[in-house]
Amino acid sequence: MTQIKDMKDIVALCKRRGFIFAASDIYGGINGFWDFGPLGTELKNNLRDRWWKDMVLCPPIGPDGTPVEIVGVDSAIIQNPKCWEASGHVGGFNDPMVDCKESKKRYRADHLIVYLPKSYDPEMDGALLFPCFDKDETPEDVEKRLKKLNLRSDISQYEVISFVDIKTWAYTNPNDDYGISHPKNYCEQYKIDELVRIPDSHKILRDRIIGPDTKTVGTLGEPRMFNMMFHSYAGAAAGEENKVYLRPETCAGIFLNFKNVVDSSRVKVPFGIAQIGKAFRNEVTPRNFIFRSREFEQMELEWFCEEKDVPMWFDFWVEQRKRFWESVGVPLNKLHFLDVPKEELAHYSSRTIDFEYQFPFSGEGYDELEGIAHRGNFDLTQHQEFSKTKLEYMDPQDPKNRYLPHVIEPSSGLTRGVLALLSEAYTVDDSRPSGVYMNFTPEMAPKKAAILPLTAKDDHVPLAQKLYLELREEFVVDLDIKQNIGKRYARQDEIGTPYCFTIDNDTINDQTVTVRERNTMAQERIHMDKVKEFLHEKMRAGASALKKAA
RNA sequence: GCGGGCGUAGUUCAAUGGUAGAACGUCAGCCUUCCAAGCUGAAUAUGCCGGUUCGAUCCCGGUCGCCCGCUCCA
Repeated sequence: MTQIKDMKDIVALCKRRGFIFAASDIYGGINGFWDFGPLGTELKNNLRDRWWKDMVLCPPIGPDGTPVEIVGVDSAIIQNPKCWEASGHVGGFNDPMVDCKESKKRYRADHLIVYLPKSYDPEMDGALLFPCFDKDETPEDVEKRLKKLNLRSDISQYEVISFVDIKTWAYTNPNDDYGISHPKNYCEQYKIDELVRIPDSHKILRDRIIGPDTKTVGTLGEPRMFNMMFHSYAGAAAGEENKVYLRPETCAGIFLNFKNVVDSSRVKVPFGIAQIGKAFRNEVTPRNFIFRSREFEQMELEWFCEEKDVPMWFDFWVEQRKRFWESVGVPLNKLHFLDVPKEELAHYSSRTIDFEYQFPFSGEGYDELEGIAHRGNFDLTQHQEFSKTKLEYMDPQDPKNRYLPHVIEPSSGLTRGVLALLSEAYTVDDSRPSGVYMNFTPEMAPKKAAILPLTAKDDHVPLAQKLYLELREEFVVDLDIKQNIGKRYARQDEIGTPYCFTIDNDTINDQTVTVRERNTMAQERIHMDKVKEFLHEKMRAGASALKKAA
């Protein structure tokens, strides 16, 4: 039977059962932000804790047969703003964009160039027009289009100016011999004395520009800055001098503490530093539930190693990360491993592999869940330069050998991981009363078990309470007394509780309870004293499957 | 941010220029010895702001949010 998983249904279930709510729901929500409810919080914590355990508490066995060395940090969300200049985010995340009313396209304003005729001849040029092109356009294509637009087709007769500089140019060079020639003519034509007197002179110029994909003038709007980074002001006075940024990724905090960790933690290359935390991006279009939100959580490892060992460690981490996702309930056959093509790699990366999952909204495609990148020693180099602090690592065997280690970065989205777990677990089953159940692994399930007295009368309730109090010391469990047993099973199915322990009359006589398994709905009886052990064994199943694969 | 579609209980849907109904869910009670049974009862909705109108959930504008496409992206 083909299961149709609809994102809408998953979102509805998440709200109905308390996994995830729209942030500020009672105020009508706020785009790009989500709140985790009681069950969502448990689920997220389970995934987070498991990652931390696999990375920091019980890191994997390395190629040499001994466990690799990884330590954790938890850095501030706000750091010295210079840090984001070093990382390239202040430059790279602030792109001026411009929209075209006609072609409905959006362009990077700094990628557009405007062609200005070096001299204006009313006979030849007619109305003064400034055709605009993408900077990567070939001269041949430019000339072709100029001809089509009935303009001079000889490129040498034009000056070229960046679209973003038009405002500056119009205001600052009004009397420039070269700069004024066009606007001056334009002004004469419209009986305007001086360009500088017109408050919106740049706008008038802009009104004569022909967008890259149109034939008409004035369809390009004002360029606007897209600040991908959220900012705030540290201190009471709000001014540029104390402007700070909310981190757009967690990894910077690791690099900033590289030296502190090396100096304080007796780690030796190769080693890793791990961090889990919130990051913030002012996404243009938050979409697809919690997949692209403006506040999200990342789990990142920076693995520091010698350059010569990069290929070995890269493969090692790809393998480890595959096992991780498999063991938390995302089968490898649901993942797509994309060796990012050279031309799409970040400038500092020589190799990146994206783990992509087919989310319900992905259609035939896949969307990124985790990325493993070789970042070279770009980050440490940058921070060393910008901070003027030596970050070189000293080889303990050879104190003369100082170097900036290379980095392999397995970076996964915790928020996206939760969405993958939800999507993967959501299982339509018309044969059962709930119509759907959440097939979480026992380890990831927000509730490990429910304790259900078969009836709310007689002696079932006290026995159930006793079992509940015992179990809750070690597991997240529910005690549910009210309503008929079928309703309660159904409710547990919908929240993905793998086991229900039911107390009935036999329990009073022989201290056995029925275990009802979520996926099969099969039942067996076990002794009350064995329940803890039973659950422990099931919880370990994920971890042992991981070991088996190793 | 642009274009298109949409906004009614917790969920899924009805209805109307004269103040809203259902199903399921939730809660309470009865019943009940294993899968949302049955019976009784209860609570809960026209996203928000403004305009037109005697009167707006319905028409108009704005705003917020959701979905699709563009763009962007962990």
